Parts: sequence; C-alpha cells; structure tokens
Amino acid sequence: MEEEAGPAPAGLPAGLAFLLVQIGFQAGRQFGERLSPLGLEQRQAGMLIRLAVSEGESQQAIADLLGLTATRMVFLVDELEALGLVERRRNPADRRSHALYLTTAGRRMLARVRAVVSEHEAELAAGLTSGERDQLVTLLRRIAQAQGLTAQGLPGMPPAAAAGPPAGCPGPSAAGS
Amino acid sequence: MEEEAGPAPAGLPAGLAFLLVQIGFQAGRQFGERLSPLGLEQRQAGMLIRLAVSEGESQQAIADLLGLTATRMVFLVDELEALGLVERRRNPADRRSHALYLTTAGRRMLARVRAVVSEHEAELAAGLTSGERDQLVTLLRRIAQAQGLTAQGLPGMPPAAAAGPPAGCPGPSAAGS
DNA sequence: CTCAGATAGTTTCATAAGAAGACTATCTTA
DNA sequence: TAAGATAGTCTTCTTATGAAACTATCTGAG
Repeated sequence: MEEEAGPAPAGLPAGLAFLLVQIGFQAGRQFGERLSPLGLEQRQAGMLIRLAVSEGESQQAIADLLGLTATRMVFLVDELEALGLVERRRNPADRRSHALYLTTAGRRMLARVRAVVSEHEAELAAGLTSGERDQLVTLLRRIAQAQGLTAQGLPGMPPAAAAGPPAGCPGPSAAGS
Repeated sequence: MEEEAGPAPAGLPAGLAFLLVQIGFQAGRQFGERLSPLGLEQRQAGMLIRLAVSEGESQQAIADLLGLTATRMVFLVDELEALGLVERRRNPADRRSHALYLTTAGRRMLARVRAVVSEHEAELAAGLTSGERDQLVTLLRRIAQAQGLTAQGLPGMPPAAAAGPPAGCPGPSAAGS
C-alpha cells in the first residue's frame, strides 16, 4: 500500500493544475464538514453570505448574481426559509417578485458561518507565513482573473456542485453495460 | 482573520479558501472540457495515467490507490474496457482477481491525455512568470501536505469524494453588487 | 475431500443534485 | 380587456454515487 508514495511515479503529474484541483476539492469538502455542525450545506451558507450583501433583492436578481437557475434558486430559498433563516417578502410594487431578507435567526447563523469561514481560512493558511499567504492570494487572484473568474458568482460555476470528482459516467462515447 | 463576523457589507471575507475552491473547480471543469474531444471523462483520463504506472495490478489494488469504491471501480473499468483502452486479464494464479492492462489504443490515448494535461498546465500558468509559477506550486504543495493530500490522486480524481461541493459559494472578496 | 470463512469483482437498489420545461400569478401595454 | 412579458413554482428526467447483496474463487481446518 505504500509502493507509490516516495518516487513520484513517472507520469503522475504533480503540476499546478493537479494541485489546484486537489486542494480546491479538499478545501471545499472540509468547508462543508466544518459547516455541518451548524446544520447547513455549503450552498446554504453561500446564500446567506450573499444575502448579507444583497439583501432585499429579488430572487432572480440574486440567482443571476450567483449563476443559479431559477429552479435551483427556488429550491435553495425553500430550504433556507424552512430553516427560518431567510424570508420571502412580496414586493408591493411588483407582486410577481419575492424580495429576500435574512431573519434574525438568519443573521445569527450568518455570524456563525462567518466564524467558520475564518476558521477554515486560518486552517488552510496554517503553515504559511502571512507574507506567503498574501503572495499566494495574489497569485491565485491573477489566475482567477486570467480564467475569467470574477469575484462574485462565477461565470457558470456557482451552482457547481460537482467539484471535481468526476466519476464514472456514461461517457460521451461508447459506454458499456 | 480580520474578516470576522462584522456585518461588512461589501466586505466579504478575504478569501484564500474561496479562491482555492473556485479556481480548483474551474480548473477541473476546463480540464474536462479539454478532454471531451478525446471522448474521455476526467476519471477515465486519470485512470489511464494511473495505469501507465501501475499496470498489471489488480482492480482492487488500483481502487485502493485512488480511493475509489469497488462499485465505481467496476463501472470505470467497464467504460474503459468498452472504449477498448484497457483490458481485464484474469490472473491465472488467482482467478478471482482481474489485473488491468492498457491496450495499444489505451497507450495512444494516454499520450493524447498527457498532451492535454500539458496544455492545461500551460494555460493555467499563462500570465505568470515561471518564477511565479514555481513559487505558486511550492506554496500549494505546502498546503497540500499540511492538508494531508498525498500526490496519489489523479488530475480530476479527488481522493475520496464526499459531500456536495459549493453551491453558490459567493464569496469572499469584493461582492459584485 | 469438503465445509467455513475470507476475498475480488459484479450487480442491484436507493438517494441526491441538478436541469428543463410546463404551469400560475402578475405586470405592461395597446 | 386581451396579448405578451416576467417572476416564481412545480413536475419530471437524468446523472452520479454509495451501500449492500450476490457470485466466483481461494485458503485452511477437520
């Protein structure tokens, strides 16, 4: 079980892309774990954070911001509302739309989520000096920009559930039984 | 951690974690896209790369190496076999096990996969000087080690998938709205 | 030899995320 | 008021997995 620990097997790329995917996936997973004691999923936590900034906007406005489909947005808001963290309010000026607001419980939860985020950030950066951390963030920002990732809802990834673990799936080509 | 629970309106948490998750996800997705012209999924490509090094080992040995469940391993090998890229060979000494081998087509495909990996690496690093790139890789390696990630997974094949990834992990950093 | 238990691999079943499209309510405008 | 656009919701399908059951094979004790 240890026959491939030491000598990087020829051919196993330990490159930048590999590291980014692995670490990104792991970071996401750990964040989810840290969040579970709060009874929240990442998607829900993300929404709370977003709402802290975009409170009062319509569901659609926020869905656009995050790149979520309307269907997904409804589902997410349903969840958060069931948890008593957010509230849908009919916009008196246009009753077709529902503006979203955090409830008091929502704000409390948001504070806890932020604490978890801080904790997670700290853990990831543990082992780096603050200078290294800043340098890393700077470099990652450059990459993010080069890749067209804006700092809000990403172009097409937000709902992104599947972070990287692609798995067996009926391939584009032939797939057997 | 200055970005604590303060109701920082436009100030969402800084975001090393956010950047890592977003970029990692994006990188994985792009890799998948680059791979699709070959008719492969990331996991399949990852398996080919792994087999290039561990050829002849049993399915289980390789599944353990990659952190795959037996179920998924079977499915993945079924796909690769259907594509004619790998071959299951009964071990004459122990007919319960199936040793895996790359076929000739598999080796050809592997070469193409490697080309895609290189291409992808280059694209991600575009915009960085080679010095910056090395620095970035160094820092990421430190994080990977600190997080207990050994370089055994494969590009696009996180060790052990777990919970749902980020949803609208809106993040940290400047909120767009 | 043959039965019991361990192993490698496979199959079946259940679950969850997500997308698409249909449907309802409401606004706008002519 | 009717036609068309919008916001939100609901229904349904597909895909991705993991868990557990099942088959075949090997190993070891009587």
